[in-house]
Amino acid sequence: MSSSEALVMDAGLARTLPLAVMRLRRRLLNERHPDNDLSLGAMAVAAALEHHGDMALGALAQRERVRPPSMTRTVNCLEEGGYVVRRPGETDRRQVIVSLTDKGRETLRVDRARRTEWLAQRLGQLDEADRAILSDAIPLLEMLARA
Amino acid sequence: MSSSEALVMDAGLARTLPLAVMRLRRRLLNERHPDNDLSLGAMAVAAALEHHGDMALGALAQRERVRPPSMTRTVNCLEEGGYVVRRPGETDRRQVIVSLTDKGRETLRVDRARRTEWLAQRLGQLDEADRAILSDAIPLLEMLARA
DNA sequence: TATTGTTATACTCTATAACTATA
DNA sequence: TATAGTTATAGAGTATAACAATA
Repeated sequence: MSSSEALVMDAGLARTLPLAVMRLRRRLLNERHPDNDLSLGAMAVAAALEHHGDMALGALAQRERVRPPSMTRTVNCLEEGGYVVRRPGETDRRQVIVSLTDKGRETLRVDRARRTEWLAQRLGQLDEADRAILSDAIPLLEMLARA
Repeated sequence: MSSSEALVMDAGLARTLPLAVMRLRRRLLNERHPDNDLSLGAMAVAAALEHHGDMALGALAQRERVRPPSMTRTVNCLEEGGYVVRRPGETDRRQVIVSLTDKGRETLRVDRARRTEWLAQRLGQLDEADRAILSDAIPLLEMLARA
């Protein structure tokens, strides 16, 4: 492929990817289960804590690509529900270290099952090749999100 | 792959895809160019009109996966800027048919170039195989959004 | 009556600016 | 001074409920 052909292809991708991402996000939000305790944003934070262990609030904000005041708000919600606890950083007491509680871990497990039920069913209807494409695409989407 | 293995894989996909979509959307929103006339939501509507021709407001709402009042609001913004015009449906005068104006078409062209600049550059740094994965993934994302 | 779209209203998420506590 | 996080406040986007016009 010539460099100018690559540019055209990138232009097509760059035009369609944001719209696809926006539409799919709205679809996923609509599929929210009414019994869920956690919003999708809160679930992302809980999942990050489950995966990476305790994290400073600023690190969570960077990872989720929101500003610190937005993450303060999300962590407030999680803390009020007893899903996380805050403690000051050991070496730097300005930091706020966020930890997932046992209740948070269990709620994450239950809510995640509810929330992904619809999507898992749809994915199950795809053939193996299409699932493989999506599996390969996710790290690329995450990489673009981090770029 | 056994059916239970497929279920596990789907569970992994179903867990990671929503978070990746959410993070990438936030990244894309942050990349907004200050000179853009159109929000990303408004651009999606203008792009749908460019691609499909005139559409009823309800059809636009369905396509973008928002409720009619939300689409009314987006179309109001587009109309106030002179980017679209409304007219009553010919066979059913309850409908509101939305048309892209010449100004809308030109603004879409310019804003799209601005907005996709960052993404196109990132995509250009991927190798051809990764771009192909993303190209293949987009129709799947759209399909999931429509499901 | 049923449907298409609008108006009124409220909620969620996010940001910027100003502030507090610590480094 | 500079940095990590919080508080105060505002804006964007979305939804539900009630309404108007048309079928």
